[in-house]
Amino acid sequence: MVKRAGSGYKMRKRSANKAASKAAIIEVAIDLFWENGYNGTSLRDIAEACGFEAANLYNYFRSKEQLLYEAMQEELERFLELLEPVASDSRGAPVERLKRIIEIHVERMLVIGRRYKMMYDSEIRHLSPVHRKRIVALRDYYSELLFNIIEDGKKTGDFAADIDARFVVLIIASIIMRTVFWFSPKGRLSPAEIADMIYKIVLDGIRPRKQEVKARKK
Amino acid sequence: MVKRAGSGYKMRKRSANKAASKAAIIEVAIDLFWENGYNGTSLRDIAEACGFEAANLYNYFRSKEQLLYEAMQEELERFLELLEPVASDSRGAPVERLKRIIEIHVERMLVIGRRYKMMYDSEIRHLSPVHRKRIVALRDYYSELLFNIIEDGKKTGDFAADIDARFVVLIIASIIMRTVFWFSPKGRLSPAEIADMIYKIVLDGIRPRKQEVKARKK
Amino acid sequence: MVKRAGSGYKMRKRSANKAASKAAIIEVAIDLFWENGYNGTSLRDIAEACGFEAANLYNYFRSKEQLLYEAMQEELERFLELLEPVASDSRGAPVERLKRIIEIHVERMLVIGRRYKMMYDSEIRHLSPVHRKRIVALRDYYSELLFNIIEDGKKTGDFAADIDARFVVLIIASIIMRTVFWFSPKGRLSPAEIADMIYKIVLDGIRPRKQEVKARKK
Amino acid sequence: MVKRAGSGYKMRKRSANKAASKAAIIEVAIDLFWENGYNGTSLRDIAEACGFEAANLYNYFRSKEQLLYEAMQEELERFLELLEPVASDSRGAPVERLKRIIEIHVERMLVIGRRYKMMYDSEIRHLSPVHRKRIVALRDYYSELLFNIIEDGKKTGDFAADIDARFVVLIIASIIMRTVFWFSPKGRLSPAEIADMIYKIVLDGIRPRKQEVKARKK
DNA sequence: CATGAATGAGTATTCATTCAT
DNA sequence: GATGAATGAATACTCATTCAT
Repeated sequence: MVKRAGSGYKMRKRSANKAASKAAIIEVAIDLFWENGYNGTSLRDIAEACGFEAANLYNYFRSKEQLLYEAMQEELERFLELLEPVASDSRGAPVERLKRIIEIHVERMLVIGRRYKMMYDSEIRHLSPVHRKRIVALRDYYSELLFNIIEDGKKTGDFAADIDARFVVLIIASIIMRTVFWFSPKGRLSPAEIADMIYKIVLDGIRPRKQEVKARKK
Repeated sequence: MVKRAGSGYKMRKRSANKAASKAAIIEVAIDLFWENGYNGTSLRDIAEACGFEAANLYNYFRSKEQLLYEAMQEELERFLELLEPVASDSRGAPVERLKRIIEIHVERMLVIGRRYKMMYDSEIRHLSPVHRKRIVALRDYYSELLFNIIEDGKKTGDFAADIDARFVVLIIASIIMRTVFWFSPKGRLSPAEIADMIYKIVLDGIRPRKQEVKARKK
Repeated sequence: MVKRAGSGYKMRKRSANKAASKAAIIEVAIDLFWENGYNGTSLRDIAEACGFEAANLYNYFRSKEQLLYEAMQEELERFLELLEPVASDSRGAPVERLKRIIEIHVERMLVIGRRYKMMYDSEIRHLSPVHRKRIVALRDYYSELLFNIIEDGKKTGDFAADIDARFVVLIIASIIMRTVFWFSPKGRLSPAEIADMIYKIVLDGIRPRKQEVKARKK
Repeated sequence: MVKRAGSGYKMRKRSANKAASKAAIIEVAIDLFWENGYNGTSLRDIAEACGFEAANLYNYFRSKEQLLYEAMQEELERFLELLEPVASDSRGAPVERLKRIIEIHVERMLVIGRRYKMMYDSEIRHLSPVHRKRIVALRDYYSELLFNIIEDGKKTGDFAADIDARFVVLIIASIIMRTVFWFSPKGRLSPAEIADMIYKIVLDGIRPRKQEVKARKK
């Protein structure tokens, strides 16, 4: 009884430690994967950056692939949790919701960072089929959120009725996802400014408007 | 000497053959680099796909890096040759020139294909500093072409005067470069249709226009 | 001190527990060594089969080698204790004593099992020199027991005077030791039947006897 | 034409060299597998014994398992080729054929050597399922040869009608296969003598015969 | 032009073992 | 007793590259 209670506590504490360690390792791994790619990053690289030997990684992850998977998994989930309340608030104006989604996504992409790039690109192929399916499912969920906003806007007349919502989703995601390649924190544009510019171009394009005033009155 | 005299002719012929062989190898390599990445593609993979042994590759390329470099170099140059006449035709209407550029780029990206992706993304890091500089220079030249069109359009009033030309270039390139990830030749959209949709969104955005008719009269 | 006084009793009890645990671990280890060999069995395999972590094994055994040694040692001793009274009963008829020895050995080999195989074969090389010597000594003692029976039989005229006792010992042991490779508990032959068949062939061979009747009158 | 002819010759020569090299490596590997077991023998060990680096082994064998397989395969086939003519000569006297089989087997086992042990024992488990099946098939073929001899002898009256042929096959194989564990080339018994002693015991057992003379007149 | 043999550095992964808790 | 973290050495295997032929 006492013993059980005690070990229960210890279990929890140890688990917490372990979880923290895992998170720290994932953080390091993401940075290296980003910089050198999955194949270009050896477990020794990761271990060295963590301050221990490669063999020790196996006390936390069953394989390199598992490490990649957990890195993607955790980050994507956190990201979707952030987006969801905004995206699915069906009473909000679609234009505003789109704006918010772009803001959040760009912010996440640029400030918190490079983690995302991995998940959309080539590194996905290094996942096992099972893991790949799960990550792709999460990714698709993001598309679904955006898609709904566009469709809502078409109904309310905020967006042109003849646009292809699937296509617009791709366009928006494409633009945002590539910001991570050219964005520099020291550059002239802040994430918020970048988000705003993307939003405006997606909304109105680059052609001069007849009634500029109206377009800005939000 | 007989041998020398003879080999003079043969050399030229052989060189031609060699160049053809090199081109064929590069073709194979690009496909594999695209599918598995630079690190994920071994010289044996490439050689096997070519029908000979890995050692033989060294009769054509000094190193794996050289092969990557030549693959990028050649392709980028061919691509720029295609764009240049359109882009630098300063008498053409900017709107039309932009349309053409997008068409050519999308077409190249999707039909001729996957080769491009490599050059913009992560594989560039595997080039030696010297080679990297040259490839980046070519890449920048593309941006310059697009940039000029946008600036021209701002002067002629075709594009809004307050847009950030640099930014718009990034947006357009981002959209086009990612088509390669989601495009399927069997899908519902042809490259030409995709190019047209990109062009329209970049031009007018997704907001409904007041005078839809006017916008389409081209 | 209280602790000391108390621990006196507890120690004894704990030791008993410990001994029991050790025996249980050895049991598990033997099975795994048999199935996968010494090199093919990791301490983690053993620990997992025991339901705890590998590190815990070191609370019972100084090393993997020690575990192997104790497994062999204990089993061989138990086995020899069984054989000895029969083998060294110098008043019994050699033919009967041989029969009994074969019965016991086959039974032990097949029912209690696979443990023995290890000791005669290749796994011995993984013992330290000191331990190896001790195990080989026990093994040799078995040969000695059998040898004496054969020699006794030659004196009494039960066995042919010109047979090579050393050689016959090897033959008998060889036959019995290999039963473990092909015996199946679900097969058509029981251990007792197998022992009987071995005994008869060793005694009379496969050639038809002139007086079959006489040979069976036991 | 000339070129083809030439390369044909070279091919053959190179193949011959390669085959010779492979055979040499297999020879080395067998010795090491015998001494240290499959798991106990590293590819570095083998390579070192061959005088080159471990990586080079992969120019000859796809994997360690392939090396083990080829070692077993080749040797078993050679062995069976030797046995077959004797075993399947259905006009020869079963007693004589049995004698010859034992002689050949023991000789092969002891003079040419230790190679065999591997194939009958535990190392088989390291083969891939496909390879394992093939080796077991060859092994079973050996049993079949022996089995037929025994059955022939039962028909001709050379062997007791009531013996279990399958069992006798096991006994004979068991005895021979274990010789390799205790045989020493410097020992008092030659392979031929060992074969003869095994033959006699299997034929007549260790009990004194009534008519010793008759049994020896061969 | 092509290849087989060879290699040294590197890869992910496993393992027996230690130690503080 | 038991465990998690850590490690150094080893493992099978891969790879880009060289070189003699």
